[in-house]
Amino acid sequence: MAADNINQEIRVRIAPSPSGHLHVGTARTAVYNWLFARKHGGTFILRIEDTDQSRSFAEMTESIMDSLKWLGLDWDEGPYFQSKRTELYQQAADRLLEQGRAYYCYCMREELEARRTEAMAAGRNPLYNRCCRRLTAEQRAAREAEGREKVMRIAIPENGTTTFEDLVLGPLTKGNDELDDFIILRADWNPTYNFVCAVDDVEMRISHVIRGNDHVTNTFKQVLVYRALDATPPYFAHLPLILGQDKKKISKRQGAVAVTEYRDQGYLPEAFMNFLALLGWSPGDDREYLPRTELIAAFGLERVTSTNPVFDTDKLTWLNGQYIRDMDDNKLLTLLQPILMEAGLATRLEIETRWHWMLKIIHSLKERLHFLTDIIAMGAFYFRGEFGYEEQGVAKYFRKDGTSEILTALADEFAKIPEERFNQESSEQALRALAESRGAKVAQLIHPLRLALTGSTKGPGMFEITDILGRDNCLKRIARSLEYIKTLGPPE
RNA sequence: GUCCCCAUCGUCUAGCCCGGCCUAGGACACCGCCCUUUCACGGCGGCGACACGAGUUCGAAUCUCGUUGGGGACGCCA
Repeated sequence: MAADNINQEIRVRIAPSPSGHLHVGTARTAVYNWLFARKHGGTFILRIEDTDQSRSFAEMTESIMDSLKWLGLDWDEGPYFQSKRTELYQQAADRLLEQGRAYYCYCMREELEARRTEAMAAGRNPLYNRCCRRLTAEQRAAREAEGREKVMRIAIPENGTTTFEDLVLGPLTKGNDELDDFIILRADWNPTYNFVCAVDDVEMRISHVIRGNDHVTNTFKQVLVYRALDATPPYFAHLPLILGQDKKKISKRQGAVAVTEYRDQGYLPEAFMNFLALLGWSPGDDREYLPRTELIAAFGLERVTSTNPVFDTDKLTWLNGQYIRDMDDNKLLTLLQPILMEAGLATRLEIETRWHWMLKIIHSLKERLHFLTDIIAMGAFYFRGEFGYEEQGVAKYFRKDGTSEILTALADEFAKIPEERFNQESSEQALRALAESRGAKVAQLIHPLRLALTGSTKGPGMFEITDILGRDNCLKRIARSLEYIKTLGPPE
């Protein structure tokens, strides 16, 4: 099978419906479409599927576009709004009606619903019985005279089969007796999804329809619309569905499902995109970390998997850490700035005027961050001296005999260093010299010092901390810890 | 219920189309060791899978059938 057909102009689209924020499943679909377009120099189109007025919200369109932009999925055409193209659909529907390829249906909703339920209960496929397709002109006139509500249905061939070639699943066929005359125009004369989707794909000259697996049954219906329209169907590629931890189609129940939520959790768009790309596709070699350009170069529909992947946050988090570590310090700080400001750790002015100092902080924490937001918990001590001391650390280091003496001696040594000469090297030298003179291991000084300076037993290298804090802050914090130690009972 | 799709470590996957190179490879997670002032990073190692049953074949993760399991679709939603 011709997988990536590049003998024609490549035009793909992402067609979200603005009923909610951008869903991770839709985002994944968008990533695949975008990669495919970029790989082949094609066109990536954004089309908003808002034919259902009651479920479409303008603010969701905004949110969806924000999320796409955040992911770096820039579109070349659109957004097109289906709600603004109703004329096109109605013209197409009228044409089908004239050609006898569509007809009016006067069946009532309740009636249809009842038949459907009954059929399913009886173990039959709940298809429309086509009663209105066989209406005589008189019967039709009678119903019109009654003023009955009507919809328009497509008249599909009653015999034969409908087939399409799927680039992921292979050729798929379905007997037309398993399909029915579905509604194309609602009672309010708004067109339905399967109809507009096909009409638009024809009109927009879409070459490849890349979308979720949950659309395979729709595809048969849409192929029928293409035929009715005398149009050639595009290539289809149905992606496996992303499953939640419970192995069900991922939904709100199992946690975050909107791209915005992941953004707010501190995930990087590059990492998120990389992760999404790997959900149902692999480059064929051992690479897992594939930045945008590598993704584009490696991408191909022929390597799309057919098994449904589970959305595994652990791997996403790992990837996020990789991207954070590889990021330029300045860029990282730029991204961290709003987070620091919002957490109240630093003001814009402080960050901008002490940029170099901030860079040191970022650098010291960089390889420890999994999320951008980790900076808050991990870096707070750099900005604030009024922290509590970690309980286990207190037990282990502060309640030990001689700790006060050690810290006092250390403070004395630090105090001897002029503030402007106090840095990583000089502070380390001072501590090491003190340790040696006391016949102690440096670790014996470092552990209590770390606790005194940061409140924690873990964190960046000791002398990165002393350097960043500066002499006076170190002295203040040591003094504060000594006060604290006094309040502790005698060591046991 | 009916129809469709899928089936390799806990998870993402390579291998499958063109059977032998597979004592099934990589990654995440987990565990251990190393590095080391802690944590993290990094390095090394460990744990861990071809759903089951038939068949075809000298030989099957790879081909066929069945079973089981999972997923999806059956709307005047998209």
